[in-house]
Amino acid sequence: MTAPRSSTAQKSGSARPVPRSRIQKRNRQIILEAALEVFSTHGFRGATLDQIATEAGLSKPNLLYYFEGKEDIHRELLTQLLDTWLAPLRLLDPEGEPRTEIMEYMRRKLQMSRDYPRESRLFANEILQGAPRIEGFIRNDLRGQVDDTADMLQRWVDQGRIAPVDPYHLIFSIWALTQHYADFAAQIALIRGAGHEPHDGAEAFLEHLYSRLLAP
Amino acid sequence: MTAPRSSTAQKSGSARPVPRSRIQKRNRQIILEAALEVFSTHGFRGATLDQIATEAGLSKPNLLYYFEGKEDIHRELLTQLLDTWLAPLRLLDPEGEPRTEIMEYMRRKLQMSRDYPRESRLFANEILQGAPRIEGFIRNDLRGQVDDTADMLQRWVDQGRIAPVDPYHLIFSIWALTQHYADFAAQIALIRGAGHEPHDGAEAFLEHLYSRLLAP
DNA sequence: GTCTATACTCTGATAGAC
DNA sequence: GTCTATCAGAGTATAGAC
Repeated sequence: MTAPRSSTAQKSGSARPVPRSRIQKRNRQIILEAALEVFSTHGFRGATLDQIATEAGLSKPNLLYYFEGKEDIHRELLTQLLDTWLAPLRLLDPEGEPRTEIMEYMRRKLQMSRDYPRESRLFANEILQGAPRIEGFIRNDLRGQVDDTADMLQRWVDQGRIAPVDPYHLIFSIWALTQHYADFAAQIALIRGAGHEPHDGAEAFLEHLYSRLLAP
Repeated sequence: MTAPRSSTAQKSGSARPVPRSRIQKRNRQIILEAALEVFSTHGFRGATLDQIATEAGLSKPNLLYYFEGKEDIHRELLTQLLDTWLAPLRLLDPEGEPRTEIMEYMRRKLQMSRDYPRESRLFANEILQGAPRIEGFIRNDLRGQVDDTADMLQRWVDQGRIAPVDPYHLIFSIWALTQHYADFAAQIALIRGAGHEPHDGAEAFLEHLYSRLLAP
């Protein structure tokens, strides 16, 4: 209730006008859901508005009534994603028990890759292309968080509370191992066959791996 | 010198006619090199013939003098790549010392991701998109190799020569960890800054990780 | 708010001169 | 073998009726 809703000045300034009605919010959400499906599998250029419109059950011009263009839809998806992306890193508690904290971070990342595989692939697509649209985020937001986390991990190493490991590579390894099950799910499914989900057994394996690695 | 070069029957049969002259081979190679650069960063749809032509220093129609079309260039790149992709797996020796064999497989994969990062990203792009063009290869060639390797690893586990681990996840973990340094190089570079190469320290870390994991 | 029709740009591919 | 010119189709975006 901080901003007056009846104001006619919604277009002033450089910020995007906020959607107002309930139906607008709902349709934007439907479009974003469809766009996530399409962008995450085909990449930005590979995706077409036709595909997104069909997936959303709307007409192409109707999409462009809710968003300024293809780029706008994509940017909105990425923005939402990056918020979520930093969250697990922030949950690491410097006061907690080191191995428990790292293990829970790993589990949260694995769960994200299981519950939100499309978001993971959307992110992977961006990085593969050289991170043109999220370079700023990585350099300014992610990097700082990673540096802080690495410092914390190094302190734990120095205190002898976990085995000596390079903290950056430890973080990268968690990203690589957890995201792999989402990003390369197609390959895993083809190799393991129809009987398995890509993530089957992953948690047990990763727990085993990291408890072996981190035991002082 | 096994095939007569003067034959006029080069177009017979369903196989692609083999390029003959030295300059043809050379130009095809130049085009493939340029195409690898472009396809690996932008994906199949994101890449344009214009980009590839510029990168190769040739005109667009000249590209299409050497290849039948965009798909043809891409297919040729993938075919070459997949050959290389299976090689390290085949080098695993069932008669060798288990931990040495696995460690060397990991090192070979890491070296491939360092020496051929574009090939790794080309492959990653295909898998991210659901492996539409290499489904057959994965199902028919890669899967069999992986099953055989997993059997071998399981025997080593049963004999107590390596610690008990799920052999499929062990293989996946090596893929994930080694390819990550090529596929996510842009992210790693932005986080670690200009002073580091993405692969710096990776080998030491992975050796440490796998010797801890596999010690019986 | 939603649709049909359409404008305009980009891109893969071809024709044909040299 | 290589180039300029150009076509045909796909794809983003807009106009305007309803």
